[in-house]
Amino acid sequence: MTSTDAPAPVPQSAPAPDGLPEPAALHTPVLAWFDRHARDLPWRRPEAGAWGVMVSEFMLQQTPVVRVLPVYEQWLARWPRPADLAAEAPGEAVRAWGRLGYPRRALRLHGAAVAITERHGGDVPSDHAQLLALPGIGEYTAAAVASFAYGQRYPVLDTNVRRVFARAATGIQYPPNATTAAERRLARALLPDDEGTAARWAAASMELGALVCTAKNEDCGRCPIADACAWRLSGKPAHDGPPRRGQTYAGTDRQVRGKLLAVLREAVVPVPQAELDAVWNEPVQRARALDGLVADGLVEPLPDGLYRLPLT
DNA sequence: CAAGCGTGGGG
DNA sequence: TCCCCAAGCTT
Repeated sequence: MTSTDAPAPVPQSAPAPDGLPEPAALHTPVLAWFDRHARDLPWRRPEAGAWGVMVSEFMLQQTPVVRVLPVYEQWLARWPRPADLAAEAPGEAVRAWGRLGYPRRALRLHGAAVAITERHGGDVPSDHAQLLALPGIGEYTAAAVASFAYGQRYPVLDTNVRRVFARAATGIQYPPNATTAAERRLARALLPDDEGTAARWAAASMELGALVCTAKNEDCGRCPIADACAWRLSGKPAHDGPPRRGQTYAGTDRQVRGKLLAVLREAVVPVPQAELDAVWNEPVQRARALDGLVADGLVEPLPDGLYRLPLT
C-alpha cells in the first residue's frame, strides 16, 4: 500500500471537495483497526438478530452505550420478538425504558413493533424505505438497521461518523449542527463498493469516532488514519463557525416532565394529581408539562384526577 | 429548519 | 459547580 503523502500545502480557502484521500487509503487501515479493537457489544453478536439491532439503535439515540447495556438485555429477554412487545400496553414499554431518557423513543419503539407485526408479518423489514416508514426511524436508524442487521450498502451518518469524516476528509474539527448535502455526498463517495465491506466500514468508522476520534480529547496516537487526516495534517485548527448547539435542561419543562414521569413509572396503580403536584412547586409550568406528556401519549388521564402510563 | 425532547457521567 | 456530551427523531 502506498504511503499517503501529506497533500502539499494547499492554498487556504480552497474547499476542493475532490481533494480527499483515496477511499481505499482509509478503508484498509480503519477496517484492520476495527478487527482488533471493536467492542464486543451484545447487539453485534449474530444472535441479536434484526430486532436486537433495531432495539439497540432506538436506545442508543442520544444515550451512551454503558447506560443502554442493562436495559437492552432486560428488554430483549422480556420481548424477544416484535410481536411480543406489540402485544403489551405502550405504558409497559415506557416503564421498562427506565431512565434512559427521551421516553418518547419507548413509545415509538412500541409503535414500530405494532407496525412490524401488522405490516411485515412480525419480521423487521430489510427494505430501507419500509424501515424509514416506521415510527422513530429516521435517516440514520434506517441506514443503520439495513447495514448492521442485513449487511446492506448504505451510508450510515451518525454523529461519530460525521466527526471522523469532518476531520479526516474535510479538515475541520466538528461537523455542522445539522447533516448537510455535502456530508451525504462525501459519505457516498467514501462508501466501499462491495456490500459486505460497506457494512463493516459503517460499523468501523462509527467505532473509530466513538473510541478514538472523540469530540474532546481525541487520541490521534491510536488512530489508524492519523497520517491521512486532513485536520491533523493542517495543525488541528480550532472550530470557528457558529457555536455548536447545546442543550438546555435545568429549570425547563423537560426536567419537570422527567420528574412527573418518574413518579408514574414507579406507580403500580393510578396516581392522584396531588402526588404529581409534589414534584414541582410552580403550578403553571407543572400543568404545562403534564399536559405535554398527555398530548405526547406518554401519560393517560383518568376520571377523578388520576393519571397512569398509557394502557392503549 | 430551529426548537423541543431526559438523563447521568466526566472533565 | 458548571458545562459538555452521548449510535437522533419529529414538527
